[in-house]
Formats: sequence, C-alpha cells, structure tokens
Amino acid sequence: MSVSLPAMALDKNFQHQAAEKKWYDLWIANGDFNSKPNTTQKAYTIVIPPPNVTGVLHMGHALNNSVQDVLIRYAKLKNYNTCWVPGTDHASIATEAKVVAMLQEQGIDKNTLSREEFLSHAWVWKEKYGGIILQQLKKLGCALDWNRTAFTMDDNYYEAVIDVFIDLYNKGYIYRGVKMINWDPKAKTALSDEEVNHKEVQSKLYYVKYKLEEATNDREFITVATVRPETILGDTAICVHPNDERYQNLIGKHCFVPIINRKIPIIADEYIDIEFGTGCLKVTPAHDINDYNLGIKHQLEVIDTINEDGTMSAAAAMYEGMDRFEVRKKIAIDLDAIGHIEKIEDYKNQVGFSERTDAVIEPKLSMQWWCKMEALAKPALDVVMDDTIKFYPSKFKNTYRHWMENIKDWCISRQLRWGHRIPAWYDDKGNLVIAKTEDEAFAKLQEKNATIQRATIRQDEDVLDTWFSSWLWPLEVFHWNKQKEQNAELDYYYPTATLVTAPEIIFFWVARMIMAGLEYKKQIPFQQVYFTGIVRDKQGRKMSKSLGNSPDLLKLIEDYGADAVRFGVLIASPAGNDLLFDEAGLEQGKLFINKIWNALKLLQLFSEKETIDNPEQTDSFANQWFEQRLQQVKNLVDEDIKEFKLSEALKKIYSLIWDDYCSWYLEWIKTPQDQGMDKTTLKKAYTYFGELMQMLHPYMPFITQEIYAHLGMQPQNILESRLATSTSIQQDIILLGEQAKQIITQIRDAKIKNGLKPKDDISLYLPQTHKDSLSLAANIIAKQVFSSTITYTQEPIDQSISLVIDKFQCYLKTEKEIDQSHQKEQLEKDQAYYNGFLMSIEKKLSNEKFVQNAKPEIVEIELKKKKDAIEKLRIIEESLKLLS
RNA sequence: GGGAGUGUAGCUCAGUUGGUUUAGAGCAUCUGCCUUACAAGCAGAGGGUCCGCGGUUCGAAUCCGUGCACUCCCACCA
Repeated sequence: MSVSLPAMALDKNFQHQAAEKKWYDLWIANGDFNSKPNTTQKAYTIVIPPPNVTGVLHMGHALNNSVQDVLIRYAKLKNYNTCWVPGTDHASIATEAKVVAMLQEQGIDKNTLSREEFLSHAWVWKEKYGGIILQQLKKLGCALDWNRTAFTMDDNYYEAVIDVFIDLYNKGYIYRGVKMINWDPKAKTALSDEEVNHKEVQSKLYYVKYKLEEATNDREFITVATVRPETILGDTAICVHPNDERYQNLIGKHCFVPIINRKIPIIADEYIDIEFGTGCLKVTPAHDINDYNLGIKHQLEVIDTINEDGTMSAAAAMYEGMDRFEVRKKIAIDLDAIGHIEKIEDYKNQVGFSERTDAVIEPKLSMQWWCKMEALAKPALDVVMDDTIKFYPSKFKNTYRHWMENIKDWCISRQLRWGHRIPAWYDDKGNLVIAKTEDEAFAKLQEKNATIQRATIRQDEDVLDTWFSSWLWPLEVFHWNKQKEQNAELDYYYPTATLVTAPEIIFFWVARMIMAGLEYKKQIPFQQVYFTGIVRDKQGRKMSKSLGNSPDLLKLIEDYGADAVRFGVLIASPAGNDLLFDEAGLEQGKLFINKIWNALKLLQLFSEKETIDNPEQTDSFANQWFEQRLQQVKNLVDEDIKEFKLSEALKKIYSLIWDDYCSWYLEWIKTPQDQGMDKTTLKKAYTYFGELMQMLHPYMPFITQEIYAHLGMQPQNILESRLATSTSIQQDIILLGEQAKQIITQIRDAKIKNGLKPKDDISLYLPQTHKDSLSLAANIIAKQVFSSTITYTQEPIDQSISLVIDKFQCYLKTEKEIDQSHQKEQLEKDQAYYNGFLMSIEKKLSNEKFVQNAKPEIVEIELKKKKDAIEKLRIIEESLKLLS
C-alpha cells in the first residue's frame, strides 16, 4: 500500500445514507454474499428463520438478523465459505387473515369465492406486498445470499411438503380422527396446542341451580359453579366426588337443565375437586376437554351447542344464532329471572386465545389430520441432551426436554386455503386414499370402488399447518427433495452451523426441524442453536403493536444509520438476556461512528506531513504495545463470539478503538506540528486501523468498509479481506503499557489537583530502581505529561509534587507555587486505605488454618501482597514526611 | 399447580473451577478544559450492606439452605 492516503477530500462527517447504498450495491454486484460449494474452504451456513411473508421489519427481526449477520461476516473474515439463506414463510393463517381483511375492504366476502378465486387473490397479494421484509433486511446490511431466496410455497417446496406427508402417512405416522381440538372461531380453523396462548382474565363465576327430579328433605336444587353458563344447554350430566358427603344421596339421581328442562344424570367421579365451588361440576362434553374425557368414561351424550363461527347452534334452542359471549350475559339474566342464579362472584381464570387472531379458543370435537410424534421425538431429544446440538443458553435444554417427553400428537390440518393442500382424496362412498395427483388418486380409489366416476372424487379441502412446511426449511432450501442422493449443495452446507432464533418457537419450529432432519437426512439440521432474548422497551415491557412501543425501524436506520442501529441493538443484548431497547444506544453508536471518522481525519493529517525514516520512532513502544493489545483483544473477541457473547465482544472492540487506539496510541505517535512523521509508524498506524475495521466490521459493516477503502487497504473490499492469524502475546509489553497509562493518568490528576494546567511544563523524576523497566516507555510518558526532562534518582526532591505510583515514588517539579494540602490529603487517604488493606492480609496470614490449608501459591500471593502494601505504606510515609 | 431463571453503582450488564488487592465496564452524574481529528470532544473524579437471613470453609458476590422480589416456560381445575 502507499503511505499517503488516496487524494480524496473527506467529508466533515460520515454520510451514512450514501455509504450504505454505495457499499451494499457494490457487494451485491460483486456477488460477495453469494456462496457456492468449493473444496478449499469450510462452509459456515445459516438459514434465516423465514419471516412471515406478510411481515414488516420490527425490533425482534433487527436483533435476530443483526446477530446472524455478525456471525456470517465474522466467519467470512475467518475464511469460511459463508452461506446465509434468505426466504419467507407463507404463514398460512397469518397471511390468510390479511388477505381476508383486504378482500373485506373491497367488499368481497371470502365465503362467496371459490377456492381457486381466493387463492388467485392471495397470490396477487403475495406478489404485491409479500417479502417487503426482505427488502428491509437489505437496509440493515444483511449479507444474505439473495440468489437463494426461498419461499415455503415455491413449487419444489410444495412438492417436498406433500411428499413428506405421503411418506409419513405410509409409515403410519399420519392419521385422521375425531378428537377435541382448539377451534379458532374467527379464522374458523383448528389450531395446534402451541398456537394457543393462555392468559389470565377477569371472569365471573356463576352459581347456577339445577332442579332435582325428586326433591330431598333438605334440598330442591343442586348448584354448580361455572364460568361458562352459555354452555349449560349442552350439559349432559352433573358430576360430584364419590366421597362428598353432601351429595351421597343424589348420586345416580337426575336433575333438569334449566330453561330447556332436559333431564340429565348426577354422576360421581374422582376427578372432581370437592373444595372448588359447590363441589358439583356441570359436564359439557362438547365444549371442554375434561368434560369430554368424563363423557367418554361415563358414556354421556355429546351435545354441540356452538357453531364454527362462535354463534350458538340449533341445539341452543332460542339462543340459536347469537354470539357465545352475548349469550353468556343473556342467559345469566334469563336464569336469574326464573330464580336459577344463586350468586355471581368475580373470578380470575386462564383462557386460551388464538395466537394469530386473538379470538377466544373454543374446545371443539372435530375430524382432523394428526401426526404421531413419539417416535420422531425420541432421537430428536437425544441429540440435544447429549449436546450433539448445542443450545445457547443451555437452560433451554430443560424446556426442550420437558416438551419432548410429554409430546402429544400434532394436529396438522387447518381449515384454510392458503397453504399446502392435504393430498387426501375421497369418493362419494367415504373411501379415502392418499395420492400426489388426481390421476393417482382416481386409480387408487378405483381399487376400492369399481364403479366410481371420476367427477365424483374430491380432494380434502384442508391445508397443512404452516409449521408442517417450516420444519423442512434447512433441507429444502438446498433442494433436498428432488435430489436426495448426490446433492452436492446439501452435502456441503448441511448440517448448517448455527440457528439463531427466538425461544418462543422452540417447539413450533426448532424441535420439529430436528425431527425432520433426523428422519429425512439422518443428520442434525444445525450444530448449535442460539436463542436471542425478547426485545423490550426501556421500562422492560415487551414490544408490541398494541402498546405502540415498537419504534419504526426504517426511520431509525434513516436517522441514525444502519451501523448505529446495529450497534445500539447489539451492545444492549447480552448473551441469552432480553434486550432493553433504548435509543441512547443508537446515539452511542452514532458517536462511535463519528469518533472513527475523526480518527481517519487525523491519519490523513499525519499523512499530509513530511514523512521521514526515523528508526527510533519505528521501534517505539507505542507500536510494540498496540500490536500486542490488538492481538490480545482479537483473541478475546474470538472466544466471546464462539460463546455468542456478542455484546461483550463489541464492548471490547469499542474500547480498543476508542481508548487504546484513539486516546492512547494515536496520541503517543503524534509528532509536534513542525516535525515529520516516521514512514513505518504511519504505515503501521494504517495497518492497525485496518485491522480494527475488520474486527468491527461484522457489527458495523458500512462505516468499517468506508474507512477500509479510504485507508487504501488491499483488497479494498473488506469482505474479500481476511483477519490476520493470531500470534502469541508478549505479556510484559502489555503490562508496561498498563503501567505507562497509570503513570500518565496519575500525573495528569496530580497536575489538576495542584492547580497546574494540563499543558504546564514539569520536570519528572523517576526512581533509579525502575529505570530499566520504564525506559522503553519513558519518552512517551514524558510527552504525555508535558515533561521537558526525565531524571532518574533515588533522592527525595524538595519543593516538588510527590506521587506514589504503583510501588514507587516520583516527583514533579514545576515553576509554580504549590499548595501541598491536596497532596497531603491524597496521601493520607491512600495511607488509610493501605493500612486497612494490610490489616486484612495480616489477619489472614496470622490465621494458622489459612496457612495450613490454603494452596501454597495462594499463601505466597498473600505474602507478596503484604510485602507490597508495606512498601507502599513506607513510600507514602516518606512522602508525607517530605511535606511536613 | 409444576419447572426454569434473575437479583452486583442511578440504569444496562461483566465477574471463568471459591483465593491477583477492601468488586469491574459502558451509559448517566459531577469537576476542569474550545489542547487545530473529534465540545458529537479531551482530561479527571465521585458513586456499591454484591436482595435479606442462616450455613459450609482458613477464606463466599461465587457453594448449600431458607425467606423476599421480579421474569419466563409448561399445565384441562369448573
């Protein structure tokens, strides 16, 4: 490289908008994000957690994708062949809800459309609005291989999903059956257990009186407590505990459902909690999972009183057609009017809500498709428990195990249209076959039904749960299904390196990808999983649309720059913890960028000076020291990133640049204005800065690239550069650096405290005994404290400021009159501290047990501490004597 | 109801298998400086009963028990 900077005038500040566009376009044009298998590099692969095709960038994405980008860019600098695969998820229920809403705005009712008509609207919508989020990820700077952009309803992907369904069906994992499911009355579809969120709500507990068929001596009614009075029309029994003395004489008798006066039995079961309510439970097998189980056990009738849309059915008599929640209020009034309400209490209970539509879930008996999970789960549990796949933080292993050990069959059918249609076919006699195409289905059905007419067969209307396609993501983005054997891409990139995702979808997605990977590739899908935290606002509240506390990310990127946004997000995101988002972090990032920019400006000033050969400066301590510091931090950062301590690593790099490079190193190599600059030192300053930019690049890609280019580094494209390999560190140099910093800081402090200006000239006296160890850094120290001379001496210097630094004493002599009271104060303070310190050590050492039991090296350390403290106190006392 | 986790400076967090000082960093605060890279800065400073109590140990922020507070996950109590 040339020593002088390329002759281009620097803007006063870093222009982030222009730079972001310039470099991202260049990287794209260059194909820097694209990956192909090769034989010379190891692969480092990440598949993006595909955002919903309906999605827009929010803070969660910003965190998740910034983390992935850091890992990818870092791996690239370490010479891995990095491949980060982008894409979107068709997100059946979420997208369908959006399309339905859009149609509604246009005055179109989904129910009036044929399947084909609806889907064509959906595709139009998808092409127009879908995937906006991918464009937004570009704004964030993500190094995604856009050529690989995948969609979970691409043709190949669709086929893979269907093939997997057929395969699992043939293996006996998939079956059809009537079970109690979670019904979303708004989306009118079944949901899996994972798609139901339980929230505590304020409800009412209604005490409803049922008239006994035969009144007893003491009672005419039996009273139950319920939060759902609207379901009483579906009651088919009253249940009490067999040991409940209050109701012994009623077991086996009958009572009447109020309003409709239907006769139902009073049964007994140990399931009942005697303590709760009145100890009597109304049993509604159609609308409660527990009641359903009781119904099976006691062979009760099932009366379904609620329609698919949450209104009451014909079985609900005069309430037919009314909404279930209206009926809850209405029926309470009606019951009260006829004297059947004993009392109403406030009550808190857990209610299930649809994850997508937020509708209150209705437990409902329904015919659905199911996938048996036990056999799939077993190996998937093992690979996590034995750390074949490593979880970060590892506490999620527990969560994972608990779910996997109690796994239930997966309800995979959804009563939606947007998604992968279930490849099941029926004839009009109720025969069922599984087939990939209509032709195949017809042929298969013919075997069962010789007289079948082609026109009468029909395909199942349902589509598959969106996660039934997502679980193939790491496989099918590499076209696993078409080329199961000899798939060079899959062999090279799979298993992927790292999955970065949110803990919320550990069951939905992570667990199932592991199952699918093991089932279909006989290999884990990723080597490690890093679970990011939840993004919260400053007050610790989860960011959400309803709270309106979610900032507009694109606006932030525009205002602060992508680098500053990434900095703000990553600095506040310690491994495994939630991220408390605070705009102050972005501000800090922006200031950091400014600092870096100004360092560049200083280097440019240096390079405009006359450059000379000055071997003394070349070998100066400044260069020796910074080289070691750089190496040291590089190693520490490497360890941090391996453990996903990204914020720790960033803090170290930040401090290395701001403090070590700018505040110390650049000041140390500064020459007076009228003096030239040593060529080699200047070159080193450039090289170090370039390396710093490489280290920071994964976090802040744009500013670092811009600087890297300005420095004239080759290759100019930082993504083509590689981090220099590490060497061993010379600890003595690092230590001397620390000592020099300490001496400079203390002298500066002493000058201020003694009323001197920072730039006032002094004469510095250092102890003869430390001459050898300090000499290497002596010139730098002198320069930094504006000392015209350094004298080594063992004699006390009169009329000076005396300082105790480390374990020696030094003196500053100055022209000015000195008020010694400050010194005295400081020394006395130190004296008190070290006296206390000494006492604590002496206490320890005089404890025989300590000396006997502690490891010898520990005792030795204590002895050394004692010796040092005594020495320090001696010097302090000497200084004090000098003052008085 | 079960499980997991957290509690260290005003705020956000480090603190490796118990012992390198009487606990560190960033932000915020305070003081002094417009020292020609940067006042978006520089140079300094102050600030802590390591949640409480008990125990193990020669020695505890660190290990154990217990209490308190908060967070998250799971679960069908009407």
